[in-house]
Amino acid sequence: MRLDAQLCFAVHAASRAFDSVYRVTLREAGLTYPQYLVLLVLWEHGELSVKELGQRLRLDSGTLSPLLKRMETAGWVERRRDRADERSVVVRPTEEGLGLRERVCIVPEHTVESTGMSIAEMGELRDRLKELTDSLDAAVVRLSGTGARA
Amino acid sequence: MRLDAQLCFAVHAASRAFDSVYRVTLREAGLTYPQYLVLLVLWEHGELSVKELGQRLRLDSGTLSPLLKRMETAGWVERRRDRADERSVVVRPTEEGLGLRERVCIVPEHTVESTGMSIAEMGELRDRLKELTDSLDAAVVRLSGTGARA
DNA sequence: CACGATTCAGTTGTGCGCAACTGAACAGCG
DNA sequence: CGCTGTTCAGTTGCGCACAACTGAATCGTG
Repeated sequence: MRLDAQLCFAVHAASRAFDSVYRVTLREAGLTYPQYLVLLVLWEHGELSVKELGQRLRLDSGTLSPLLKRMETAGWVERRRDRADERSVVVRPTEEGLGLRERVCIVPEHTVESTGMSIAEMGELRDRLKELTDSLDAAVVRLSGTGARA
Repeated sequence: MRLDAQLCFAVHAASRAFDSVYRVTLREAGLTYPQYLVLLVLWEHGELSVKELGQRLRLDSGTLSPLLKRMETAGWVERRRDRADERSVVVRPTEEGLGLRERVCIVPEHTVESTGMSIAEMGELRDRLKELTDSLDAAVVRLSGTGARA
């Protein structure tokens, strides 16, 4: 198999392997990995609009709307229209959502152990993947941008 | 955000960025990326059981069964029970499935360009990700294996 | 041979992710 | 002010991915 396919496959496999680890460690809290990501961002920023969440997590409203709906049903976040701009919806963690922070505080160390990597290696790999992602994103714009020229 | 979350997020983002590139390049052929992976393996091996496909692609029957069903409907693969072992189902590409190989032959070079990486860098990154995946897989066995001890 | 355990593919249910679209709110410009 | 185009979140439809399960075929052991 060609190298590009191997690399892409390796990225996918690693992604799903990470999912499996988080599935196990987050199972007790009832969280999925994307929901955990949303909480990580909200714990850090307090409250964000759906758009800002999407920019940080690289997700669009088609993914976030139902995801946030489930999290609101579970009682972890609240949503309300921004009175300054009624198009926008502001998401913030509830007391229960803030409380989850304590329940899942052991998750990071489990994950670090699971990687079998040093902190330096993890940082380096993260940076390489960021560069790769940026290159791929730029390529998508080039490839589909030219084709979709109306 | 903690480093492990950053690394995991970077892997996920790269995975989805790759998806986007393949979505564009495979669009004309009507293939999705997982379907393309199945064909890559079948082009190389001629025919494989669902189990063997799953082992190579790291997918279970819950994912492969409907995926192969769609590919059979599209006329790219055939499925038949193995007469030597009626539990097993053998999958092989049809003439049309073999013909797709020519239609998507430009996909790899598009993808290589899109990564913005040298061949050596791609190989190195692939190897690092394989190690990471192996470590994570082992961790899942440890974490859930001990918990599920009946 | 018989019978319990295992190995298969397939089904069901849930959640993520994206394309394409809808409808409401807003911004800019004449 | 009114109209047009844009920016939002949300919905629909589809495909991938996995857990948990079903049912049929096979294997192993007595």
